[in-house]
Amino acid sequence: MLPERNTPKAKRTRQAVLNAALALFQERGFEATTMRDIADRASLAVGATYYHFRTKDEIVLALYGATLDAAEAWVRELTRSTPDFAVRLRGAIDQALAQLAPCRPFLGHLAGHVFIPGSPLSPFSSESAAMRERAMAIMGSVVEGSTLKVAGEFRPHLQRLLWLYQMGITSYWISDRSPQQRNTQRLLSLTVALVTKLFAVTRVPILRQANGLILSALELGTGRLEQAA
Amino acid sequence: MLPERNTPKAKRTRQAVLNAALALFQERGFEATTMRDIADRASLAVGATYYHFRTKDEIVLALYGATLDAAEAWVRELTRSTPDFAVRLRGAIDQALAQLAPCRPFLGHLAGHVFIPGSPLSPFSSESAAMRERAMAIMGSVVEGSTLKVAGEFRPHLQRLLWLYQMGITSYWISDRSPQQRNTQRLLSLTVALVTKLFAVTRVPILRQANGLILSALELGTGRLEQAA
DNA sequence: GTCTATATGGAGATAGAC
DNA sequence: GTCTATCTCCATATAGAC
Repeated sequence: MLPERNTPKAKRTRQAVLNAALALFQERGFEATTMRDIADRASLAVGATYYHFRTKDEIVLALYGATLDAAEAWVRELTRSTPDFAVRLRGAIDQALAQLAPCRPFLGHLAGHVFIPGSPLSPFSSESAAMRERAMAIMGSVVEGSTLKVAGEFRPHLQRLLWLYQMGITSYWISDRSPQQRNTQRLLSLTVALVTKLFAVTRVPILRQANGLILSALELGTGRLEQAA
Repeated sequence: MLPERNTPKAKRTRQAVLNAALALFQERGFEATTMRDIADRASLAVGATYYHFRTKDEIVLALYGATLDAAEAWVRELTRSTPDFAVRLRGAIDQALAQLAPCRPFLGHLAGHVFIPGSPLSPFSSESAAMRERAMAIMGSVVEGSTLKVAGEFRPHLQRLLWLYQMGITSYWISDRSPQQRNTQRLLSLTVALVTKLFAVTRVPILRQANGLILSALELGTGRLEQAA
């Protein structure tokens, strides 16, 4: 991120750029929108836009950051209203998708690494790392104080696992062409139940022997995704 | 893909472009290599390169296609030499990684959609669809006639599941900075065993009740990834 | 069918005005 | 600190030579 421009004027300009970009992305898609288009709509020169956002990708990242703000607020409400893990998980994902809905048509045309912050393939590590941390923290809130049943050894990995699950659902949703994305809704119903049961099953004594194997694999994975660009 | 240029001259030129591109990608990375660089090294004008490959991405795809040729041949050998599922699976993935090894340094800098052919986020559907089909077919050969134990209902989904597994391992490998990518080797050892056990467990009577749920989810997923760009 | 020369339009960089 | 004008370099397109 750029060295935070926090003067009132800079804030206004940043916001103008973000508004212009969002409107244009929705009207004509990401690729079809040029930096000149964005600058024009925001009544700026191209250079001014680059003064506030180093790249076009960084504009997308900033827009994504705004949806995280909303998601964090929503999840605070949600966790207050119910301790039921399945309800919380479903609610958090539903809200995230609703939030992204206006962007769905052009999200598919973004390069994968832009959409999946923290993907190991992502070229801009530091910016997206912050986004990923925030997204994973949201999943932490979903778990914390919930009714979730799971073998204790798995607790440290839940955030990451649920975040990965959310990524998977979201990329399914992006290319879901069923009316109202009903297939995604059905997939959510099925898999939220499945995930909940799967976690519960880690406590069954006979199956517990496999936990060690799973944990080793998870631990190998930990840090990797963190450190990786 | 372009309407197959199959004259001897075209074949020679295509190959020259591919050789030049591969060498340059390895020397200085994907982004740092310009189409002019590639054309120069192949002693061609830029336009000639575009005559044979519509885009820079298509060159990468063609290079990837060549590794699939090798993988197909290798797996034919492998399946002849052993029916053991775990050995076959491990062998197929090891070979694929060995094949890709010279490209590892720059693969991380490719946009995600270039690397993962058939990713739902991929913008060029038809070309990558063919690659994905081939990659999945290889996993089909691994399963066919092997010692794998799994509930019959899952058979139609094995190709896709194993392909996804391979994609996951590969993206881990791309950003694995441990010496000789030993972490990937350890992850493979753990997860190949895990996957094999997981499949076997689908036949345990008490757990079989969950299979319906899992299958419904898998079936929802089927077709989606296919159809999706 | 194969290829060269040249053109176009966009992302991002920069010099300096205010 | 904020922004304008202008520049460079690249992917990709195209007209037409051979």
